[in-house]
Amino acid sequence: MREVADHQPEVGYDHEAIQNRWLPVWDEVAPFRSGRLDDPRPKKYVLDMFPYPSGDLHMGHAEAYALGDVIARFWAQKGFNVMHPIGWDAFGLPAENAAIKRGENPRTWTYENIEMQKSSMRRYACSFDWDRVLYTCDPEYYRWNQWFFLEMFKRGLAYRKASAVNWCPSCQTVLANEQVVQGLCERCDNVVTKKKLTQWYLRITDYADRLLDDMEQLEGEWPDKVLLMQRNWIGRSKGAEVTFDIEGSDPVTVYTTRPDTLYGATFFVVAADSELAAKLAAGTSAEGEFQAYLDEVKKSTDIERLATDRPKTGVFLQRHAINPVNGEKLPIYASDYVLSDYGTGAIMAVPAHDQRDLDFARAFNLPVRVVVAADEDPALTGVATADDGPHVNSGDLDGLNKADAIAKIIAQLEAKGLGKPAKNYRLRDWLISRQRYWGTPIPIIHCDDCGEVAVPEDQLPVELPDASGLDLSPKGASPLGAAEEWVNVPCPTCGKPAKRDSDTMDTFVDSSWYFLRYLNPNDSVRAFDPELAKQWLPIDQYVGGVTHAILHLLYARFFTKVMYDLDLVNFTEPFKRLLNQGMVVMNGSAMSKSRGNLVRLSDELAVHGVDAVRLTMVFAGPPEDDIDWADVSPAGAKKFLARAWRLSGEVTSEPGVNFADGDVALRKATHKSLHDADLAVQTYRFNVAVAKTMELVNATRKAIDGGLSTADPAVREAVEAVAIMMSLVAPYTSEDMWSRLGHAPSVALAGWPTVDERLLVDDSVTCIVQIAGKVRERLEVSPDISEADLQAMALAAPGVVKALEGRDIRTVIVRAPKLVNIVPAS
RNA sequence: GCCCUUGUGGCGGAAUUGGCAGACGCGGCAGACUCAAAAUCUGUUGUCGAAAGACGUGAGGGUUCGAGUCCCUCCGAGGGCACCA
Repeated sequence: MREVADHQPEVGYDHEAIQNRWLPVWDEVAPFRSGRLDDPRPKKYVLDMFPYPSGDLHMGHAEAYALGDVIARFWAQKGFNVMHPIGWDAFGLPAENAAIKRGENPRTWTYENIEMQKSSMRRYACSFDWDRVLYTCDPEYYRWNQWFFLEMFKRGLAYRKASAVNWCPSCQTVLANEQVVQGLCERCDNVVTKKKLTQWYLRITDYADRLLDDMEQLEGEWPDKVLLMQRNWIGRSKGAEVTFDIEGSDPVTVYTTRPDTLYGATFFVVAADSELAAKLAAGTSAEGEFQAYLDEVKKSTDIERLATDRPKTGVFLQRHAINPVNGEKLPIYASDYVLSDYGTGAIMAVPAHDQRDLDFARAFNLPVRVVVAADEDPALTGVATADDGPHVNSGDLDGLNKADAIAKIIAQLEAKGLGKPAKNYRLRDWLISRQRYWGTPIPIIHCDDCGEVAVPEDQLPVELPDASGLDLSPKGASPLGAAEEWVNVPCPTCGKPAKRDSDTMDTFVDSSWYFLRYLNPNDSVRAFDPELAKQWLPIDQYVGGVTHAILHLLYARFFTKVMYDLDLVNFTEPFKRLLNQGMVVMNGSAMSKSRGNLVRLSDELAVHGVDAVRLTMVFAGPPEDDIDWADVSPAGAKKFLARAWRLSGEVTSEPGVNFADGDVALRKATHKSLHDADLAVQTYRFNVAVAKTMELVNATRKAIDGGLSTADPAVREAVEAVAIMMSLVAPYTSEDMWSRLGHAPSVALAGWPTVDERLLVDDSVTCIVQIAGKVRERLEVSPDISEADLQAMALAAPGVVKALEGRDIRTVIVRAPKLVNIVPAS
């Protein structure tokens, strides 16, 4: 008879005591130290996106690291040599802003937060290898940012150019295209303006085709959504370049995806803010009007520009372009609906088949000529047609469909030297200069005589000067420029006085290669060891938020390809498999102080314990889905942990008993659970894996309550299996169970039990017998029953006989051993 | 506007290749224990119906012996892109 105390968790299961018992033991056993070179086990590299040290861990971290941990711990149980490192993405604006606000040093603030997060992660039982930790703000880390930058500089992949860049007046720095969302600064949500500046860029557009085409390798391994977003972002389009003569000026080339509609061009547009527009306007009677228009355009913000329902505006430049196919004179307009930094900054306008051109044509009373036959006339409907169809009014293109017409016109233009096939990308080069202090200094010295001079490699790292004494407040120029002693140096080439580049790098540079630094984070002679990279990379499983679907992942993929070209790595894609976890929300919306729906992780941990919080995160649903904390029950999770834990105290056999002697029914339940949970984990259905573990706990409970001896080997086998399965999610509880079962730590290394296939086969199967698709009978049959026998049995079953009374049978579908469907004749 | 994803009990969610819809859990209800409550344990819980049974995976249609699953149309939710020629 069971003692009452067994059902009293407040006496038995005590999460606080269990946590305190095992944390110090793990420090000694260190079950997750990885990467010994002589380790015979196959490798798995499991990587969580590293955190930004902006304070203590929050609920979002708790979810992400719980999920990453399930995967890392699973592969360790399955016998793999798992590398699961962690580090800190420690440069960036929040540290600097916090420093300004409190008059502190960004370094101090950053490292304090890191220490806090580190100790929280340790308590949260993250299975990180604490021997491999990195901080991107460490000079020994960022020196390699500088090294990579110089390697790119040498090859022309890093270059400086002047252009109108995105400028956040609040952050007082430039932003990459990727950091501007709907015309607002991604960080502070202020309106982004344009500013003409000379800045450093990385030539990511050189890699656009490979970034796009290599995604084939990721198909099925990355979320489709992310692949799609990357494809859209790169935005490759195929078309042609066509050269137009200009009356009284030099010829102009345009890019078009629809060269087949060349006969439908009725006007010509150049980007108002392009040099071409200014050149064409110069000396015409339209010059004054053009200047006034340009001034207007420059005043408008991105927000205004992005409004899609904005009426089209522009100025006729009093010039004409000559259509190369028919010699027609096309009036040239300057307008802000044409972008100066895409294609050639000039377009041929085909209003019948392009909505934007049609809108402009209607606003300026320009002719509309249909060249692809359509049911409705765009000039009347106001809707441009983009469908395929026979060409009309198009000379010898008449009658051809779109694909054929495109091929023919390109061939014709090419023969005359007036055009050629062309590709274009939405993707722009990556602007990496930032006018802030807390980042990697750009290792370039500007010399009046020698120009941009690379800092010699033996002088790396270019360390940040001490922040004390510098005014870090945003003022539009880098604070480093005011560090006189730091900024003024002799030119490495000629020795004359010169100045260091005072900008720092975008922090996305730091995170573009950090996964390689983990291999040997203290290597002082190179960024990483190529031999170790061959062994460990690419990353088998990457885990992180979908917020980085474009930025970080695109940049890291770009860096990887550059490293491949530099012969530093032997792979072209860094992350083989990607899991995007969802967010933790509260009552339907993202948690925030201002909303008043913030749930503090530390509170949850104190009340329910680490394991219950982790279990709640994992069990809530599919990992990609958001978790609404209001919908889940950490108390319920704790109840389950206590139930499972209590079982471990009831086992009365000794470790090492022969499981084969145990009760077959319970053994079957155990092996089925192990099998199902294994499959579930591998397919990211962690919640299902947990459910399978719960089923086994329930089955074991029922078996014991039903009279099975607690000394039966099957009971030990079941409870040990529970402990091992639970070790992925609830490390403290399962470690304690393992100990109560008479084993030495750590359960994390116990190994996933081998499933006995014979125990997965049931003695009998429930066969359902349907009549016209409705279940009428259930039969217990042998799993290897023949179809004929099963059909005979089904037809003889009383329920079937009764239901079929007086009806003829049309067909019988037999799917032995699980189903028979009898179809009566009407 | 365009593209993608998604829609299953009161709630979170399960459901190899089309084959017993609702696993597992939360919540609810009933009972045990208790002076009482909490906690815990046991049972029960899709809807309608006393029952037999019928109905049931956003709506409508289709394919099929059989559809949550496949196809078409529509509706709702979430996300991405939004003058990229």
